[in-house]
Amino acid sequence: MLSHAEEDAMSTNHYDPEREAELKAEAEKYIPPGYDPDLYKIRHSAAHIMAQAVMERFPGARIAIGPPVKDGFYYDFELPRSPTEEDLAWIEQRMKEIIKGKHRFHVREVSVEEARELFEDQPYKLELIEGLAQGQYDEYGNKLPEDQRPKITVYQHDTFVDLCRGPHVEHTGQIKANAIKVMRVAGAYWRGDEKNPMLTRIYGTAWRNRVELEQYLKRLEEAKKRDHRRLGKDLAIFAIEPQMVGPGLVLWQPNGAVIRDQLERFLKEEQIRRGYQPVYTPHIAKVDLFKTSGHYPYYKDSMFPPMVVDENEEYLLKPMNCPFHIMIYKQHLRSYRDLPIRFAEFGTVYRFEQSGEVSGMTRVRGFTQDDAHLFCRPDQLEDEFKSVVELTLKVFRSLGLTDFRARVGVRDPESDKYVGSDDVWEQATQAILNALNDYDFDYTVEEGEAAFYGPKLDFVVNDVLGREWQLGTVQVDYNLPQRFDLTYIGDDNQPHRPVMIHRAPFGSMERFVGILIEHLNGAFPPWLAPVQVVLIPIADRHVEYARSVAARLFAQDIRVKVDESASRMNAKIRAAQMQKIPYMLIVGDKEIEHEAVAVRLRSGEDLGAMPVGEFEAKVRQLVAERTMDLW
RNA sequence: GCCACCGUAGCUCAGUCGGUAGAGCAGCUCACUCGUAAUGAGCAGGUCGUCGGUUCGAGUCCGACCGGUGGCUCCA
Repeated sequence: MLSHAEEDAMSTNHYDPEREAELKAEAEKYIPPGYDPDLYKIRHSAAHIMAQAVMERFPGARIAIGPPVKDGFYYDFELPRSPTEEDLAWIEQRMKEIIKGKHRFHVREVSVEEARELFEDQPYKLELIEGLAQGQYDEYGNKLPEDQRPKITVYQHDTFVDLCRGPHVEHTGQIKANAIKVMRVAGAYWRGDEKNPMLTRIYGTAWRNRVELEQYLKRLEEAKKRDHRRLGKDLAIFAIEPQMVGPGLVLWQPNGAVIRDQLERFLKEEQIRRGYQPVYTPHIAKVDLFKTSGHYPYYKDSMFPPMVVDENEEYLLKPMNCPFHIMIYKQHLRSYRDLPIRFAEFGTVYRFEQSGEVSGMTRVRGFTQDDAHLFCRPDQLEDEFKSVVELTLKVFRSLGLTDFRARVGVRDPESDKYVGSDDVWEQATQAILNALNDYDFDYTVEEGEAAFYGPKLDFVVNDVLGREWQLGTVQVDYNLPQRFDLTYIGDDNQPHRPVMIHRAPFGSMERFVGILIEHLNGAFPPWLAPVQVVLIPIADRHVEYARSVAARLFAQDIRVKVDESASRMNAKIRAAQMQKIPYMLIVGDKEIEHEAVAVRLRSGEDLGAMPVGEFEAKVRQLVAERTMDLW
């Protein structure tokens, strides 16, 4: 093993500790806001160490990039073959050895020429160097602002030299060998473009110490238990039969149907109050409808193939509801006095998602949007938009989903997949941004996240595995009214073009319920719980009384069951707990005597005996209020 | 669609060297009649994802396909 002095000497021909300190200090600015600086450096350095180990295991491997990510890091390689479990174990072991060598990380600035020379066998690095040389891209291939010309720096530890902007730990010994783990391999396209070759991405994780690593692994285990696919099965909420029914096609079991129905009722009430009119439309329509809307040419690939009735008659499963609602709008001549018109429908749509993408309830091929389309005059747009945002916020908050992210999706200027003129897009985007000024939640503006007909405001929530899902969405659309030639007659007796808002507070019932399952860990509030109350008779002689109490509650629209199984009381309680039923009513001799029930909450709290009427009134009240509270 | 891994009872999983499939839970039956998270005994339950190949013989080895999981790309 080399001494530090020897490494220092070897690392560069002109080792300059002062310059190095400067560069390292400068590199600190690359730590993203909100990312723990220590962990960032540990993970970034661990990525280099892993790359060294991989190069030793696969001599001649090509290296791409290796940044820290949430909870860990990865490095992308082009390898002669796919790594096996043994390879990964070897790499992890070797990483631990390198760490124990306490090799120092050295940095120096190099010229473009020297960088090209250093990485002459590394085509991906050369590509990055060219980007740096032109001053347009940083070493991760991200575009840089005009005024920012990057330095080219290389970091070295032990035998491994990498084009890298840093920052890193001082020496490998600052990483704990028992706090790192090689996690898994995945494919990833070079620079995220599917036209490029697919590289092998190796994910790893690194923490400050062993305890933190263990806590992280524990957290992953816990997350799996909360996974809506797991809970959806355990709690009989939904099912998917890929072989018989099809991938991404959801079967709502009775429990799931209760949850969905309650959510739908909630939203319908809110919508009626806000002047929405329910409509119903078919699941299929002629191709012509989607040609007019613009779906057909742009999104043909993500629709199920057409049903051909005969040569001139083809039908498509609808991927969206809007064209149908537009056709309803067109049934009459509309006056400016009629607007806004708001058509609402829980409309089921079908989209042929890529096979690698369907997942549980969150990414499916058939789903029901809580859709509505608002047709309004331009002067009404802002108020309508805000009213929709407020409805969405109300829906989220009343379900405890406060941890959302707001995203304004605008066009990707380099893509041609959008319909409509530039100024119309600009107009729509401004309308959204203006309206948002009045709210206190933060939002980000992201290119390429728009709908094909207009920009949108999305409410994005994480699942238990940290993946983001778009739930509620509000979209401003000047394009479809034009394509369908929608008009209303203004006070000047002339036809005018209405503006449309597409909106879905839940997004889709499938995805929303999937995410809700995870957020609530399957423990639904009383108003949503598939079974609200279970009667637990202590012995067989108490069954009859339990039934009579159940009948009384049932008559008050409370969803109630009697556990008449031959199990002991403790087993019945356990079963009810595992089904996350909010209320367990234990009835024995004492309760029968006093027309009472002994109330146990899902939380484990024992409220003792109370008159049936008292319990009934309390539950009815909690359900009517649609509160998250158990008692 | 691409890369990797995976597919055995309703669920979670075991199955050695290729010799003809097993446990726990759930279910059913019986006994027990119990006071706040698992009573006991018995019974039943499988075309080992599908198709093909190798072999005297395949859950096990090989191939194709279908599907799932994690990523990537995509996402109206």
